[in-house]
Amino acid sequence: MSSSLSESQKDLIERIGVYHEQQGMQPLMGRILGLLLILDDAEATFEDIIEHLNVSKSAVSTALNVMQIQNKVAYRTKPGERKRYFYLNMGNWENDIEKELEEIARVGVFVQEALALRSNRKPDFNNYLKNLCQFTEFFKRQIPKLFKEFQKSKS
Amino acid sequence: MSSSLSESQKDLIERIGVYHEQQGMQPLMGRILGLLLILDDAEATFEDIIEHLNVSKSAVSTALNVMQIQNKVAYRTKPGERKRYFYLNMGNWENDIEKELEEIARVGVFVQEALALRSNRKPDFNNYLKNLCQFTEFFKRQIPKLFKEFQKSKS
DNA sequence: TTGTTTGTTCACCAAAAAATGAACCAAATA
DNA sequence: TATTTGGTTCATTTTTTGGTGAACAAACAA
Repeated sequence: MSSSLSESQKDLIERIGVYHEQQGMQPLMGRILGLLLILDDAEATFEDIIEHLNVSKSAVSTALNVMQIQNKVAYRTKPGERKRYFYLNMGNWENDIEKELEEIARVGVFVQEALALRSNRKPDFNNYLKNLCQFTEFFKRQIPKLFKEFQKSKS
Repeated sequence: MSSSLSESQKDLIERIGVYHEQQGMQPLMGRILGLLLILDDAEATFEDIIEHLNVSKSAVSTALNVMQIQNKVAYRTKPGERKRYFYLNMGNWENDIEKELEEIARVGVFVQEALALRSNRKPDFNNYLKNLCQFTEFFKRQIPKLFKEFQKSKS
């Protein structure tokens, strides 16, 4: 396997794993992301992953397949070798973050639907909900601007 | 119990439940949120919740206690009655959303840590990570502005 | 052809999460 | 004092999740 990991590296991988777990990702997927982020080569074979993370082939296979479908990782091969070298698909963190932000804003849709079904027995409550909807709509509009502003701030 | 729910109301409650479940909340908690959002009175007793959602007393008790600690719901009482009327604590959705946004930005911290441990064997990859860090920092700074801008946009 | 390497599939298992039901308690009422 | 009401606690059960290992498949090598 490629070089062994230091304690601080292992620790960080675990913490990255827990973070992603809390964000709704499967435990192993989170740790694979961590591993690929920490490895100096920024890539790992199937076997590397198994050995570094102490998990079974099948678990890695399943996790990697899901992660490939989700465009989180990809792999390349090297001439003469059959092994796959998996690496983080860093091409679109902007897209990932954008999706997460949109997911947060999705409450607004539900509140909207709720409002449509509500009588006006509780006008204050309804107004409160309307305000929340307005915010989520405002927020959704701001998302693309956010990325543009960031690009601008860099130049 | 208070009036019975229509099919579309029940359906919306379930969908709100699933949404919150996916955001990491316990299933029952999500449905309670949905119920309190849909009920015309915007409040429900312990018993109402049990009957509308078809769950046990103990499950409701546990869920409500957690939700009160998390400041998601509160209850009031009515003179002469011992029942508690639970309602959504709508005082701070801004705060909730703010916290969720900060949680998203937390990846940046991990990436920062990863960078500190990485050699510069893969400068492109490292630069990519640096860029991501810069974005999360930028993003964190924008969060308070977002709410201010929203307030401004309303006046 | 036979064997080896690399990865997949699937039936099974262990641990964790969530819900239940019964016993319990505290406050109000008769 | 005994009873009812409203809610809590906890041991137990059910459901879901994540992972394992063995059998299998595909690709290449001898």
